[in-house]
Amino acid sequence: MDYKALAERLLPGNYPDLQSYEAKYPPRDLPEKAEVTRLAPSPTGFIHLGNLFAAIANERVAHRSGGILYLRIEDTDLKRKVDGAVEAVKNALHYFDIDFDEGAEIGGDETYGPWYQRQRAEIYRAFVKHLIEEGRAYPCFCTEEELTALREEQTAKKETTGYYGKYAKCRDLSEEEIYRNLDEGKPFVIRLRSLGDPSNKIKFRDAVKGEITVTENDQDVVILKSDGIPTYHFAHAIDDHFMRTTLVIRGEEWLASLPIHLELFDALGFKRPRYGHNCSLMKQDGETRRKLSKRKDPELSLEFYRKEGYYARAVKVYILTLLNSNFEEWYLKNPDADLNEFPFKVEKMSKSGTLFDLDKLKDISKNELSKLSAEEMLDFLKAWADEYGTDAQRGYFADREKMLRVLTLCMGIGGKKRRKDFTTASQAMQFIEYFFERPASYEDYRFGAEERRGILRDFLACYDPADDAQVWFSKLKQIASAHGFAAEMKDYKAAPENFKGSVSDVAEILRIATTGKANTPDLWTIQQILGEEETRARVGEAISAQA
RNA sequence: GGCCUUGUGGUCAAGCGGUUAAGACGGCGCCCUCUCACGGCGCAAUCCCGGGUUCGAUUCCCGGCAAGGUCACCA
Repeated sequence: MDYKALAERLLPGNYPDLQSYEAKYPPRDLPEKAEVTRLAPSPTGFIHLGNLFAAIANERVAHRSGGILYLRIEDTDLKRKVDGAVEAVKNALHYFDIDFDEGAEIGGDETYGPWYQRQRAEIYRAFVKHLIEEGRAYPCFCTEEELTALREEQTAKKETTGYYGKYAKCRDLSEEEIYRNLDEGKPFVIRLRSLGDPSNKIKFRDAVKGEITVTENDQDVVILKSDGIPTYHFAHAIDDHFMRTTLVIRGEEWLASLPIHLELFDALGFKRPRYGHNCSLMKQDGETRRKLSKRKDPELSLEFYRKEGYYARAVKVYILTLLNSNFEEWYLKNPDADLNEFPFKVEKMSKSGTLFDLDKLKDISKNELSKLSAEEMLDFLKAWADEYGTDAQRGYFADREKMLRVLTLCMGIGGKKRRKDFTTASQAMQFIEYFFERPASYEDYRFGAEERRGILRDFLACYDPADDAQVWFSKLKQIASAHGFAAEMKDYKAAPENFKGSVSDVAEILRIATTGKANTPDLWTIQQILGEEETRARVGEAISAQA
């Protein structure tokens, strides 16, 4: 068969000499150990936790080694295109401190672009044409129905599904048949003529999994779709070669198509990049666990963390602990270090699927948040409220000084005795709500209404905002005694039957009256911040509210 | 079903021929304490199973089993 003529018929026109591409995209001039890695999302704009996983790994590897991280957009499937997706991706990643050196809409070195695969159609076609000329690729006229029928037949026979060997109908079409189909104007795709044999097992060194066994590919995969656009597999081979990627860190789900990629690189005569397949994030679902799913699990979406008001660094720290098992230990020793100083290693990446542990994330969040200064915390909360908060919550920040006092005095933020009450900005806002709004309701009161009213009246009678904490508390003790409550906790613990309760119960009544909540930071401090007028008003309100 | 990957406490995991089998989260208990939180101390809980190899296997080999992934003109 005259492959040259066939190639010309299939992909007419003059394409640049293949060597010219090598010259156009020369090997990068980088230090010896430098790694070139990439993120290659499809333009759906949806970046999820799994993506972030791979993203952090790729970013760390590139930048720790003095290499390059670039952004390529895999837009070969039109159905996946969403407007504004690239900006969304960049923003989402920037939030986690991941920035690109070059790539789509980055404005870095453009030597290795274009970064949108649709704009690279010529390169792909030039190489497809070459493969046809060599007899390594051929046109396939099978319809979707035929392929479905084939799959069903194979399934029924319990044979491997797919387009291969004797099932590859168009693989050995005669010249005559091909041209007849072409003359009839039948749509076609271009398939790779695979030379592989699945009974051959190849040893392969994966950067994260180590030594693995790969079965040779024998599928005549589609490399060019009927619209003239390559499939992912083919674009991957071309792009990662000419963009001079040295290491591809991607999700484990790609392991299954590794044989295809290996054959493609070989067929094209390209040096293979190194690959590292990272494990996927799992979620417990009843008895079993499964991959986190976009539809079922809101926590997969990065947007979820922004809305809840998770601190970006906390999410990053959590992912780092999953990514490199020795990170946690390192971080314990260097709690204030720049995360980028951690010696990240691909080889240390986890091999097995990890269950997403929200409790762990929460713990990390509390710790990260507790490290902030009051000013930083205020800025963080305000930024969150501006975007996701209620009008009332935004209003809290009108009095910046008061907010700062709330944060420093009550939350201990920036000080030695820091509290760790909340994991997110949204929780924090709810937590400090009572400083800015009067209680809408009171948590479960104990003791009789008459008793409570008496205690609150006594408080009002002796309340003096000039009192320091000691004096204030000693007054509470006096009230306790007067009402048959133990003034000293020791006395109460020794013989609870002698008292109605203790001074802690008196404090609780006053606390609920002031804040609506049974559990808050130091009450004296809270009343100081509220001021005399507001404190009296609230206690008064509580007295009349008690039927 | 074929192929591939993975299997250490509830979770993330260190260890990789001889260990009292680290640590962190969570759980439980105690202390501190006007509540909560913080902090401190402590407890319970693990090497998937069966064969080998070996003086000795969590560690090496083989075989099961289980879980996950994947089998598109989607990436």
